[in-house]
Amino acid sequence: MEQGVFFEATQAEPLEVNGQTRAERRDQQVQRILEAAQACFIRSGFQGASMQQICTECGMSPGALYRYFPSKEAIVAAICEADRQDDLTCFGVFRDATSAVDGLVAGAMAHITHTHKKGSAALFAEMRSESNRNDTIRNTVDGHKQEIAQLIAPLVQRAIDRGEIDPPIEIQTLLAVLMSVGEGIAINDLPARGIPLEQIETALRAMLAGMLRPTKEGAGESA
Amino acid sequence: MEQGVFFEATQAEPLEVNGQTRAERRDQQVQRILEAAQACFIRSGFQGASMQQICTECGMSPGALYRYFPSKEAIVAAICEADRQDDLTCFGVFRDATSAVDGLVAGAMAHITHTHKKGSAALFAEMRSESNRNDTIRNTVDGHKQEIAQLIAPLVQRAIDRGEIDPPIEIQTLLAVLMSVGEGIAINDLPARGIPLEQIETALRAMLAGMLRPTKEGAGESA
DNA sequence: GAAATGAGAGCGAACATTCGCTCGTCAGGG
DNA sequence: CCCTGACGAGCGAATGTTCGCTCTCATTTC
Repeated sequence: MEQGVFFEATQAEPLEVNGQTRAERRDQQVQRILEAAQACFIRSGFQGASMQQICTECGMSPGALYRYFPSKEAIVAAICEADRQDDLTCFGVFRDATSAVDGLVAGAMAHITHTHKKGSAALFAEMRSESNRNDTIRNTVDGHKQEIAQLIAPLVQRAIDRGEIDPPIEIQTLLAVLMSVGEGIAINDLPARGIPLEQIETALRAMLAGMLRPTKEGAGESA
Repeated sequence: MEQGVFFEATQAEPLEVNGQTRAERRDQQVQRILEAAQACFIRSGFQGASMQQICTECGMSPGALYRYFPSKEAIVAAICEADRQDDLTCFGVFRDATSAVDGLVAGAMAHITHTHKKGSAALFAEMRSESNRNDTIRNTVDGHKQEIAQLIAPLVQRAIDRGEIDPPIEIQTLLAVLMSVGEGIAINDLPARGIPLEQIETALRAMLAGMLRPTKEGAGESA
C-alpha cells in the first residue's frame, strides 16, 4: 500500500501477449465493438438498436462487452465522438484555400464525398435528432460545429474585409447559414440519389460565388 | 347477415350526443392524442417515447387510446402525415411568385418561420432520421419532398428557359440542392439560435441570386 | 521446471424494469 | 337494455445491466 513503486515497475511495463501488447489488444476489441455498434445504429437507430444486437454483431457476450464500455450510452457517445473526429479531417482543405469560395466548395465536397463513401449519412441524421434530447451528444455536435465554424471563419472574414460581401451580413449569420447548407446537403447523401458530384460542385460554387463575390446586379437588391 | 341495409339506415345517421356528433367527438379525441403524442415525440423521440407517456400526457388510459389508434406505429405515421400537410401550406407562396429567386426565398422563409413558431424542428429531425429505417415514414417524407419539388420545378424551369442559369446544371440537381439547403436551414432552427430572420433572408437571397441569375464574373468559372 | 497465484477476458443465465398491447369490467346516455 | 367509450390491471416479450463462473496466461514460488 505504502510502496506501490515495485508494482509500477512490473505492471506498467507493456506486457506482450501473443505478440501484441495488452493495451493494443484492448484497443482492438474496443474498435471491434465500435464498428459493430455503428452498423447497428445505422440499421436501427440509437434507441432502436439493442445491446443484444450489438453483441451478436461483434460476436461477444454481454458480459464481455461491458468490460469495455460501462453502458450503452457510453457506446453512443464514443461513436459520436469518433464520427466527429473522422469528419473533422475533411475540413483540413480549408487551411490552404486561396479564396473563400474555393475553400468552402472544396470543404463541402470533401465532406459530401466522405459521408457518402463511409455511408454515414444515416448516422449523421441520427446524431442530429438525438442531440435534441441528449446533452452529451448535443455538446459533441455543437462542439464539432464550432470547430468547423472556426475553420471557416477566417475565409469568410477575409472576404468581408475585402468588401466582397455586398449586402452586409453579420459573420455569425453567414457562418450559421453556410454550415446549415452543408449539413443539409451532407445529410441528404445526394450522390446516393444519383446526383453526380461534379454537378453538386457546380451548383454549390454558383450559390457561394453569388453570396461571397456578389455583383451589383446579381445580389443586394431588397426584398 | 344477408341484409345489412337496415343497419346502414340507422348507423350512418350522425347521432348527436351532448350537442356534438359522434364523429365530431371522435375527431376531437384523435386530435387530443395526436397533440399529446407530438409533445412526447419532440421530448423523447419516436422510439424513446412510450405509450404510457402519451397516455399520461393526454389523460387517457391505454385501453381508451387503443380505441383510436391500432398501434404506436400508426400514431407515428399520423403525426408525420399531419406535419407533412402542415408544412405544405407554407409553400403556397410559390404559386404566385414573379421570379424564381423571390419565390424560393419567400417559400424558404415561410417554412423557416413556420417551423420555428411551431417548434417542430426537432420533430423534423426525428422524421428525417426515422425515414432511414421505417418504410412508411420514408414514403411520407419522400412524397412530401416530391410535392414540394413539383411546386419549385416550374420556377426553376422558367429560369433555365430564360437562360438565367449560366453554368449548365440539370434541373434534377438544382432541385435536389435547393431542397437540401432548405432542409438544412429548417432543421437547424436558426431563429432559435438568435439569428434574425431578415439576415437569413438576405443571405438566402444572395445565394440564390448568384445561382439563378449569375453574371459572367460571379459564377460559371471552372474549379 | 513444475506448481501455485492472480488478474484479465469472456461467457451466458438471470435480474428488475419497462415495453407495446389486450381484455374483462363498468358507467351512462339513447 | 344495449352500445359506445373508458378504465386499469395485467400479459408476454424485450430491454439494459449484473454476477458468478470458467478459461487463459504471465508471473511468482518452491
